[in-house]
Amino acid sequence: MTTLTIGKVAKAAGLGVETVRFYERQGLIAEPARSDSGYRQYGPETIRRLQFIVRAKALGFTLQEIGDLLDLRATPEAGCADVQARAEAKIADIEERITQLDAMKRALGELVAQCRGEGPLSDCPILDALDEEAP
Amino acid sequence: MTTLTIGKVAKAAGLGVETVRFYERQGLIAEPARSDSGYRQYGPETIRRLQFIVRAKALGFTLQEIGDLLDLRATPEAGCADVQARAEAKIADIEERITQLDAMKRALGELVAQCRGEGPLSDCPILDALDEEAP
DNA sequence: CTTGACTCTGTACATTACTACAGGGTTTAA
DNA sequence: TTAAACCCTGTAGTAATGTACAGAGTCAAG
Repeated sequence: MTTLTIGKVAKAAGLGVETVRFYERQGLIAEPARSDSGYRQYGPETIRRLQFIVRAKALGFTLQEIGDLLDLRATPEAGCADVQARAEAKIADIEERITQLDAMKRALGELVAQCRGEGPLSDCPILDALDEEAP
Repeated sequence: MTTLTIGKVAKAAGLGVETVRFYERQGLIAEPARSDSGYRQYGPETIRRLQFIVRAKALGFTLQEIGDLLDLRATPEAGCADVQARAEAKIADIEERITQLDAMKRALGELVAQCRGEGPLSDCPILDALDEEAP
């Protein structure tokens, strides 16, 4: 059987060696077997697991949530609905953050629009707005 | 002259006492005068400064950026254009984050749409997608 | 056989923005 | 006068995600 060193699996997943060890400490990947000299020995499935983590992160899941997802996958009673619920919750989460950012953007946009972009700071409507009493 | 204790200015700005001390350590507010017993003595302008910080935070500025903004305000050569540039940069920054989140949301939405929401995990298109090779 | 690339553990640091004590002294209101 | 409510400094911890050593052992190529 082929075994891979940590450097190999890290590279295959596009991660650093330290990050793989970090994920191990976080319980996202199992503690692997060791060689006589103490080197971690991975099977190819670890690469897939790491890639799963990388992809889930790209979708906005936190490491905690990814851990839950991976645990779920190992639970026979779990069903597709459980995964779907988590994905939907994450969508709601993302939407909330977008709404927040959008409000910030609009507020800033209004301030910038009021600013002629010249003259001294004493006339700056942006600073003035930040200095104003709460509306 | 009226002097305010840290508790007063904190409450007036809607912050905790520890937070005000933290802002002092961060250089966002000046070290105030002290009473004989060592208590910090603030003038009312500190409340305005703290409120400025609170409002700028609400607009998405980091403490670092707020510090820059406050420094700018104390710079005679600085003009409105400098502030405007920072506001515009922040808008761009926010837009980038929104774009990112939007991509995540769309990707997740597509996965959820493919999922019937029932059946075992072995058939779950969401997990399958996370398990797939990179496209 | 030597050299360079790897790997090991353990700890500490980075970032952002606080928050929480511990162990004191002070002010205020009843 | 006394108890509650403040304030002080200094240190350390939180969350989330890593990143960076130091100091030592190991493996592979030439």
